[in-house]
Amino acid sequence: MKRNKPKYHQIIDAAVIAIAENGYHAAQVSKIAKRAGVADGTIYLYFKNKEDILISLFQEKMQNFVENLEKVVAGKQKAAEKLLLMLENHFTILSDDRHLAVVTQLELRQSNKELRLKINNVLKDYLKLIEKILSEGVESGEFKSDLNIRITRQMIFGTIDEIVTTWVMNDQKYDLVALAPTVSKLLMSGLSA
Amino acid sequence: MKRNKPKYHQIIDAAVIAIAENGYHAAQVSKIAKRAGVADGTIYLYFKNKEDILISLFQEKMQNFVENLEKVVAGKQKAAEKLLLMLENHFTILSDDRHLAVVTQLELRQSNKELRLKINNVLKDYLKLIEKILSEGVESGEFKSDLNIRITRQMIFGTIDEIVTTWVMNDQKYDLVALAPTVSKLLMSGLSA
Amino acid sequence: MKRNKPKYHQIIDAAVIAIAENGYHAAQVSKIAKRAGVADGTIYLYFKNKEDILISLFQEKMQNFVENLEKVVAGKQKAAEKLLLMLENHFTILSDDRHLAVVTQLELRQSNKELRLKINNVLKDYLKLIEKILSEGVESGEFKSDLNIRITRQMIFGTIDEIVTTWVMNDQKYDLVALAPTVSKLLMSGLSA
Amino acid sequence: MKRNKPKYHQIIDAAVIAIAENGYHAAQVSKIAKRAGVADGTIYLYFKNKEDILISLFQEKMQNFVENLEKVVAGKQKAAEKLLLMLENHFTILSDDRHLAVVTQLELRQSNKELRLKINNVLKDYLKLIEKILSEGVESGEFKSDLNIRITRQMIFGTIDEIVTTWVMNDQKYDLVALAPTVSKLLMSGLSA
DNA sequence: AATGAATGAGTATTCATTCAT
DNA sequence: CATGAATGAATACTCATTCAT
Repeated sequence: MKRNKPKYHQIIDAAVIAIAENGYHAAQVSKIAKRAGVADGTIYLYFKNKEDILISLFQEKMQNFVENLEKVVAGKQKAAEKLLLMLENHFTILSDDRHLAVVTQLELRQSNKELRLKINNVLKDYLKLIEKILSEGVESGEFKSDLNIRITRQMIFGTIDEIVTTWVMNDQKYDLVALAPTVSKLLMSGLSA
Repeated sequence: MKRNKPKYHQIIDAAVIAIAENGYHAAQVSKIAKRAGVADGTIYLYFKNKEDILISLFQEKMQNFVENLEKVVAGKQKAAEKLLLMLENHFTILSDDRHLAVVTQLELRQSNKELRLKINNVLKDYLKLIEKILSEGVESGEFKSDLNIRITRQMIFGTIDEIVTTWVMNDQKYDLVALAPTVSKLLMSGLSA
Repeated sequence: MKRNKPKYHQIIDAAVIAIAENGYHAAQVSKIAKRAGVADGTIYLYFKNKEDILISLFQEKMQNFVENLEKVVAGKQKAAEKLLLMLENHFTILSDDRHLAVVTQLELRQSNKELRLKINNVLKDYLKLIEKILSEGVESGEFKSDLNIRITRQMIFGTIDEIVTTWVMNDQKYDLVALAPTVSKLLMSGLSA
Repeated sequence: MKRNKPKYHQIIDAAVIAIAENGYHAAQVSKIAKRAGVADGTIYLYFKNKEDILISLFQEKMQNFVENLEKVVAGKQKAAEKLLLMLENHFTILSDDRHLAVVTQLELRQSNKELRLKINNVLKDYLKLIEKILSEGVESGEFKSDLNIRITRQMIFGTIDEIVTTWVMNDQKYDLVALAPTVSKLLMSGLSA
């Protein structure tokens, strides 16, 4: 299995940094190889092509993301609490890895439609987790009984994504994690007075 | 003034269709010119370069968007009503122009950081309009008095954007406009039972 | 006759300045037209094409050059004196028109082989004048009786050209005309002690 | 070191022929590559860009030129003899490589001012060699004691250049090398009877 | 005579991928 | 396993010239 060998991760980590520093289009395979300390050709022993590096990168990072999240929310009873933890967790991970934040929020979106569909596929586990929290909240009576799960999930994910992107575009210069309670309350009770 | 001449709009309309059909990167200048019924060189009498076509395209469409919206909400008293109208309006415009929807939600995002900053600049008027509706709602007592305007605006815009993108990614196969009341209620009163 | 109308000369003078200031390749027809105060299309009422402007320019200036020279040397008896006057005259004309010097010594040489052949054709009268002075000098016994006229003419013209070009390349920062006696003596009596 | 690899010279030799046959502007990189038997992209492993091919070409050939010349004149005592050998050598090299003659006398001059400055820089060693011969001749008493070295060098180089260019423009149809003694005598003792 | 909007041919360079060693 | 030299497809933009007004 390729992904257990050290060079696999060397290359993925090199890709994150190369993309964050140079931008999506300027991150040539040769630059990634150089930064990973391998020859250009070696990349192709571990990845099918350049796109495969990017998908693998996203998969690898997102897997940690979701696994981590599942553990965190597992111990909690209330759906509202789970939601807050999810927000905090999401914001924390990206706050802690500035390169990764730039890559996921800005650079990877420059990829073509096809690649973005594959990336969305990787996101599915995360989206399912959101929907699971929502369903549980409805069942427990915490959330509205007529909640449109799909639309609500889109609201939550869209809100998170826009907030993180704005933060990255503003050079990550304020405390993202500190926003979690505000966002959570807003999602829970809406604008209405 | 270039933008009052018919060819200016011919080229922009051709660009929308060419990009929607071929994708951002495959939409060569020569294809756009052919579809617009002009010579390649003529493009450069109206636009500085290829990037300028895209920015102008976005500007042109977004201007209509915001102007239209301002008229629509002008006659309304309640902030909640304005919010709903805004959603309906946004969804309707993109529902009515399938090509434009693909271009704004998917293709234009493949542009580089620099171009995206310019596009964001064009978006500012729209974001200001959202913030204006929110401020008025707070003042009139309709919305929570401690509403974080900036974060709330990010929630609203993020929600709209994610819902439209999901709809486009699903080949626009369901009725987007019909979702407006659901989304509006959700934003107004949140998840909480 | 086109060349008696004012716009003909306006365009030629505009071309000299445009080429001197922008360089041969950056001197677009539209720039020349603008500087001449006429429309692009008007150029083509007076000149067949761009190349024709350049040839006409060279012809026009060179004609003055040779006519002037013929008058100057006409009054002189000695071939040596004629040679010196020719040098002084050549250097003076180019010293007095810095733009023309740049155009003839540097910019016009960037033209293709074909155009350069036509320019050489225009030069023929000048070269004939040199040969005439040489022949007269041989006949009068001033110059060596076995002088190879053709080669000597090449030496004289090559020497003048190289000296002027070096002066232009050095930003015309020394007194070119002052060199004439030195050059004349050198051509007359050679290196040999 | 790139210039020790065979492809470096393959490409330079291909460039000389391609330029001589097609002219400077029509000598596309792809044509040079094809003639050199390499892919277009390979050119860029050995040269920074097209201009770099031309400068390297000139450098490479001129280096041989000067080195060769230095050896030839080293064994000689008299400055006059060195001058004659220099002429013969210069004429012989260009007579022996018709393509190179066309390229250096006609095609390379069509390059822009910037490139020509770089080419002039390469020429400096040759010009220094001429000046060295002149200085030695003055010191030994062979040449005039008040010789203006700089102007004399310009005369010699201008003469050589004009004679070679005329020969190339006349399709190299007479014996260039045979002219060397005539030119040498002319430079040595001038026109004067 | 004069205009100037429109035309459209032409080319250097990059970089993901391969494959002989 | 690893290398890295070699490959070659793909595209925006300029500007001399035309011609309807």
